[in-house]
Amino acid sequence: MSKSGRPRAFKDTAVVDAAVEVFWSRGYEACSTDDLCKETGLGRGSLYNAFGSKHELYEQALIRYQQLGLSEQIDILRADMPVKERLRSLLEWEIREDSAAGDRGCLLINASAERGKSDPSVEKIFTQHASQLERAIEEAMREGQSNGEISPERNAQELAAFFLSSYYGLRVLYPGTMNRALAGRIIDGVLAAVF
Amino acid sequence: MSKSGRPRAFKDTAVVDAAVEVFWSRGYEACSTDDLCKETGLGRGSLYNAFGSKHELYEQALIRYQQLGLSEQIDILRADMPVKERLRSLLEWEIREDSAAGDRGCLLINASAERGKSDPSVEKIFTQHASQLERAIEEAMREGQSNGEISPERNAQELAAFFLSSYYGLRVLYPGTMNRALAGRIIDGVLAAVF
DNA sequence: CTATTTTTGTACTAAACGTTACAAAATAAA
DNA sequence: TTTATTTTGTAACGTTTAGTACAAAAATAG
Repeated sequence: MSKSGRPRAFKDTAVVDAAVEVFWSRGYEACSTDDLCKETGLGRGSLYNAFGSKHELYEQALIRYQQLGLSEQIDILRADMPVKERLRSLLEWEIREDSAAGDRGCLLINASAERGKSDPSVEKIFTQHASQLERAIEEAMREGQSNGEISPERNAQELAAFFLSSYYGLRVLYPGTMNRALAGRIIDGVLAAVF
Repeated sequence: MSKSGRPRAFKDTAVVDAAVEVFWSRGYEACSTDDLCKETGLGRGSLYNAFGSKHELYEQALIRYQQLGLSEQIDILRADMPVKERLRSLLEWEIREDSAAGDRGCLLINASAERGKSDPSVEKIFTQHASQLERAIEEAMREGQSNGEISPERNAQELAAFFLSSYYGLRVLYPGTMNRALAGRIIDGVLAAVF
């Protein structure tokens, strides 16, 4: 069938992974197609042939970042441990991941802040990510209520929404201020507010 | 003394206000000096003569935004009403302000997300803003404890940090998703978690 | 082998970028 | 009125931008 022609000298996923790094470090506007070529190792010909445009590569990068990150976070929320430990793990995971990744914050939040209003695809991916995370948190809250960790009097939807918001706030405040003490206060404060 | 020469045909603060609008709508990198000239009404000569560079005007815009916004928020936190109403007011003020300003989120958060890592002046203003807000929130929490609204058993610093984080999360999630129902859940959830 | 198809690297394009140069205009001081 | 000083608008500056053109390279199909 369609298998003739010169074969590609790269794996698409590896290129998208490299693009994630570039967009994460510099944002969309501040990174040039030259930067993309250098960091991915592709020439302009290959890059445009395979991905069409800077913006299409950006979309693929956001989607890849979303998939990888979301599954990690959901795994933590479903882990086999007390719900309180899961929530603490998620908050601490954020600090650890962010530090390990160079304190660049969350690529999706950065993208939403930079381009949310002018780029519908950014808004779409960001919204999906937030709502999937919200649902996973709500599940955990309900589990906490049914196993006695969390008062069943409280509204699980509200608990999930407020935890989600605190989590996003942490993901902005920690990389923005690099203040570990503040991050610690936030984590302790959030957990004290749920349990 | 130094009063000779052709007088300026504009007020500096009005120009900075216009620059706030431009940077808020488009971000730093995506807005050109041409955009700035058009929206401020200045020619390139005047703009560079008065402000030096795009980046210096950006700094002034961030500082102006910070001053105006912070004083509004602190006024709400010190208003003559129950602390619970003040905190609710602050959260609802955010929704109202954001909608009125075109759902562009908070300029400082956007700036931190776009340029926090590459622009020290952004990080500095963002950090100052967050810590001043944190202190004002903590004051309100202590007042709530001393007037019986909030349990004195709870740690005021942690309460303030977690409220701050939720607030910042709301300021990212609401403009990013435009989901009013989610915003409502966050507001109710946060207040239920404090009181 | 030849023909076909796809990828690759390089050279290029046209537009946009931030900034500067500079002369004309407008004021105060002498 | 002249001189000094500052602002203003315009015309450039050199660089960088996202994207294209195209021929050489490398594979399959017949």
